Amino acid sequence: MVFQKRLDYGFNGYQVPRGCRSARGRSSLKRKLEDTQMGAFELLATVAGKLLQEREASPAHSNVSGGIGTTMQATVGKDNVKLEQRDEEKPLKVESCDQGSSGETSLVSKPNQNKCLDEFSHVVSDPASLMVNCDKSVNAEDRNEIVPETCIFNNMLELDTKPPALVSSDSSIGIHPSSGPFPGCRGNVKLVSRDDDDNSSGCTQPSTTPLKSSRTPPRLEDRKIKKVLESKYWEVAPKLEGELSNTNGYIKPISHNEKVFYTRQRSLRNTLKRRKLDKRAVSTSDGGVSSEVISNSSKNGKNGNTNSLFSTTHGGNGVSSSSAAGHESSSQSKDAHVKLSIKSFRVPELFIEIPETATVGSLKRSVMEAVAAIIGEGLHVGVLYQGKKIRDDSKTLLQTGICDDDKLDGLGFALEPNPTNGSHFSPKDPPYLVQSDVPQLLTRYPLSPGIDAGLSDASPDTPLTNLTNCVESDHDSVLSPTDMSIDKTMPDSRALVPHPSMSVDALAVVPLHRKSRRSDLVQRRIRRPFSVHEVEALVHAVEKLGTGRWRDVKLRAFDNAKHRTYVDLKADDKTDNYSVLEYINFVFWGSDKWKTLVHTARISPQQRRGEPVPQELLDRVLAAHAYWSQQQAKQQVKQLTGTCLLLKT
DNA sequence: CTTAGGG
DNA sequence: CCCTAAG
Repeated sequence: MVFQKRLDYGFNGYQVPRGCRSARGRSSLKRKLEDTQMGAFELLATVAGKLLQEREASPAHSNVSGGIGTTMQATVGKDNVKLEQRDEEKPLKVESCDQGSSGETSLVSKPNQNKCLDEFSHVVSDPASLMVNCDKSVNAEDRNEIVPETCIFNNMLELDTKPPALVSSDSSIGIHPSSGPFPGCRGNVKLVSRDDDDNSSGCTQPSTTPLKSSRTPPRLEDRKIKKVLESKYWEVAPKLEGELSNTNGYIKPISHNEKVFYTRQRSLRNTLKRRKLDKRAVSTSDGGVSSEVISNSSKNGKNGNTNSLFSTTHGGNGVSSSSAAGHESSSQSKDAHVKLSIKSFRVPELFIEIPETATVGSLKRSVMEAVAAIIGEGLHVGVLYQGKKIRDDSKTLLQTGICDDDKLDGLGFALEPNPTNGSHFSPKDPPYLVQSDVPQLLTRYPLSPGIDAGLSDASPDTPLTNLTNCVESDHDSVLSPTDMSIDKTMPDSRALVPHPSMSVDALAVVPLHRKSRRSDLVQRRIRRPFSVHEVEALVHAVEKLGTGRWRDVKLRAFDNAKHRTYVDLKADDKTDNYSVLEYINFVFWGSDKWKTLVHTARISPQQRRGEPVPQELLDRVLAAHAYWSQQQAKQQVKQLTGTCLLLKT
């Protein structure tokens, strides 16, 4: 049997909140999304945080986030924000081969197994939270149907805040040979595999969903989104007996009270921009460990598989959907079984780092091992109900109220690190260490506290920690002095670098930051601080030509200096709003000289760094800047009045 | 290719 | 210094 598993994002229909609709916000968002260094997940997570806050502020909105159990839908489309990926995504498929004892996986879409991993780095390093999702591509269609204006943020937020509870599965979803079923799992859930293309009934249909979304044709933008999202998927089609299959599953409602547990995973595929990254890493984004549950009220059998799981969620009102169908079932008592659809589980963060020289084959193996390791480590399922974690395993569903259909939406599951194994998620104790035949040792940077928190505490008690940490962690920095000089972005990188002092042939699979960096191959220009002489020339040229004709300025002042491009000289108005990073950056690199100069001229001498620029020059800078700014303003006024006149006549 | 901005 | 969207 072949499971099509997919690692999915942990988002659900989500529409960009107001605050994110500005042009600036969009372009920035876009940029970030396109930049593999920041995945949609993080971005949205950020937005999500705001959303949540808003929600809290005005309870009236609380129901907007209904539907638990949707697949993410990043609706950032519309307007200028086209989150399309530029390169045709090549479905990076990783499938496990049952032939051979190694359980090696193979990248299907890539013909050359020995290809340099560079090509995939952006894929694996993508931050998208590897949320295992059991949806099928077919459903993708449904997923696009987002009810406009509805902010649905199920997965992350909802889960974290609310939850659900209960999971069961007696089947062995075990991953690698050594791993067994999740501890604590019980119940009448059956684990089954099913065909890939089976579009499924399984995942489809929770009960009556008031959502009309499923009927509405997907909008264009949404498709784009879909594409984007899907582009990040990485298809995994494990054939091995137990590999990743349990990461995520669905419980499909069947006619009798039996649930089928599907597993499907989707993962990162080629992402947005093709980019060379220097490190490759496999990561599940946010260390989060949450899940969603969709209640199914198919007790009366007739609607057993009629509704789409996705549609419920989409509408974002899983709440209503469940309640609608819920009543009748709740009336039946006793032997009634509670039917749940676990839409997805988020797997804990997983990072893999392997040398560039490693083969694709070893990459696959590593990923496999990492997954196996993490699961084998002993994850357990946490049950959340109505926002509370249910710790007492002995309680019956009845007692906890979980059997109440119209409340099933308050049920949630979360994969959590095994309590007895907490240390595995500590920064000091690498969670997953995988041996590999790749002869290079990589050291890892400490896990950021944020990530840590996400891993070790994904409980509902800390709703946003995952998100915020996830985002914030991007700014954490642990840098290597070596890389620092090469790449300024290194600071927030958690990439592993080969550690010379260590030998061994171990391949560390550790939590590291998801972002990968630009390839070393694409080296940045070397830093060439402007000399006082150059500054003088620049100032002189600007005085003459003004700020705006940088090409001319360049020609005049640095005609024979080919390392000075006009871009390096341009001015900037917001010079006094530099962030620390920017400032340091500018000072360090001495670029965009005019921008820097203006800034420098405005700050106190003590704050200046680098080769001191004569005050006289700085004064000229300010003067010239002021003068030309004024000129520009005049120009604009002129133009404006001009157009006004034109309009009048 | 330039310009203009944002990072 | 880098990256890009617009012109």
